[in-house]
Amino acid sequence: MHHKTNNSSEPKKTPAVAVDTLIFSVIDNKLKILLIRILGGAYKNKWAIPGGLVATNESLEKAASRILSQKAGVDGIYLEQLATFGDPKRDSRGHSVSVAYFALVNDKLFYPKTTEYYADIVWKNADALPPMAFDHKKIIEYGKERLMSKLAYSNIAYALLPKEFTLTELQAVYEAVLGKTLDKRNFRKKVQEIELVKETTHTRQLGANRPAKLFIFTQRHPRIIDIL
Amino acid sequence: MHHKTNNSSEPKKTPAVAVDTLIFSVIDNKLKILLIRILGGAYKNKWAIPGGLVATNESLEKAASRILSQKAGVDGIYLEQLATFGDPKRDSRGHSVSVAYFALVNDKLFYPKTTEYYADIVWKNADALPPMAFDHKKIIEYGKERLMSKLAYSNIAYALLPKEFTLTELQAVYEAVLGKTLDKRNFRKKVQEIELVKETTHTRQLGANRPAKLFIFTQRHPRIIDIL
DNA sequence: CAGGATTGTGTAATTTATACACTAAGTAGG
DNA sequence: CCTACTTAGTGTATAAATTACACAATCCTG
Repeated sequence: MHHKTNNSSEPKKTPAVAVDTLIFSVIDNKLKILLIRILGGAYKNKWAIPGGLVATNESLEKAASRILSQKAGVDGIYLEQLATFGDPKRDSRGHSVSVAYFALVNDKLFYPKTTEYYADIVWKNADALPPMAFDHKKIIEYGKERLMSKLAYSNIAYALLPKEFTLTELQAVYEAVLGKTLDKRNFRKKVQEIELVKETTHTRQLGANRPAKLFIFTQRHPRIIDIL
Repeated sequence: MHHKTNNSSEPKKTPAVAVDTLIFSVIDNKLKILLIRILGGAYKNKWAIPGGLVATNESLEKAASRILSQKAGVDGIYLEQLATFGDPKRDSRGHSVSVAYFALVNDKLFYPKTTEYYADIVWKNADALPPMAFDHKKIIEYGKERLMSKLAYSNIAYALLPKEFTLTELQAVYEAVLGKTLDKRNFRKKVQEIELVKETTHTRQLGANRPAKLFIFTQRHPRIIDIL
């Protein structure tokens, strides 16, 4: 970036900068995405992921956090940059470049609220999305792929689960994201062998059956490993 | 992105949008990066990677291609988006968001030229870079990691090599990028087993020794595979 | 105390990855 | 012409990782 270097032919006007946030959760063993319905303007009542413009002198991460907090009532989640989308026609109202972020949350620890900014805010199944405004379908498809591959070589699944969980729940998260079933014994062997998780002394019993041991992640910070 | 929806508290002014392009090549068995020296302004004579502002109604890829063509005399190379950098302090002259692209080229097929835009344009060793302007050091570090991991699970090495090449040359590219030596027999076994390359009927002889068979990539388009 | 439901566990077979050293083909120089 | 030099080219044995697969343990309920 060497604009303002007084060289000829630098554009004077550049596109607007926005951020959009793609929030995943696994609920009832299904991969879900948090969608909002737009209140007014050209895209009134269309579905989209939460987003908004970046202010000058505001970092992209800060803008994403601010927008989630202001518009979706969501605070303190870990955001990771996904990619940037800049097709001039992506927004019919004028050229904007959107930096997409993605986040993983556990829906039990997370309370999105409908605000004055949106007509609605709801979890939708990732494999049965309504028609989306802007290029948000593209952003979501790209994000789903990223999530699938990151699950396979990192420990980010921790962000989708509560502190303590059963191995059955962990496996269900993997299966929901990857869209395929996994072998129970091999899965359990692996996650313990690589020290992705470790067992606690606690157990949980839900039905009329053997209680399950509860596990925790050995690290709850992003980390590169090899899982599947 | 739902600005201009007449909601309160949308910023009126957003940062400028720039693109920067990180161009890699392997020359003399060393990983190199194409750097420019800035002509004038606050960063006069500092080293940087080529870049410039994006015009409204211009896509990010088009902006990157245009800038490379105008400023570095380089046309028709494959660009892939790397990441976007938006720290308000990354450019002391004002807040700009830079979408970084990265490209791989074979230096024999590629002719960067010093233009009126830059004081200089040269290949520098990736592991011995001069002090860089802006946050370009960060962009380069990030790009090097991306390159290393992509080499291991995709066929992008094709972009670093000419159409026909020897397996010794291919291995040298892998070794330069990964910064470690590889076993000759295992490497050759692998690249043929997974059909990354196939042999031609041609050979090449450089010194007073046995001529080498020439190989080509089975596909010269980006493709996901597992190599190392 | 029998039946139902979910948790939890081990081993053998296959595939993949690694370590490792010599022969083949050509040129150059005596 | 034949020896020495240089780079190309090849196979096998071992170790490690992945896959496939079935039944016993624990708890509650009726």
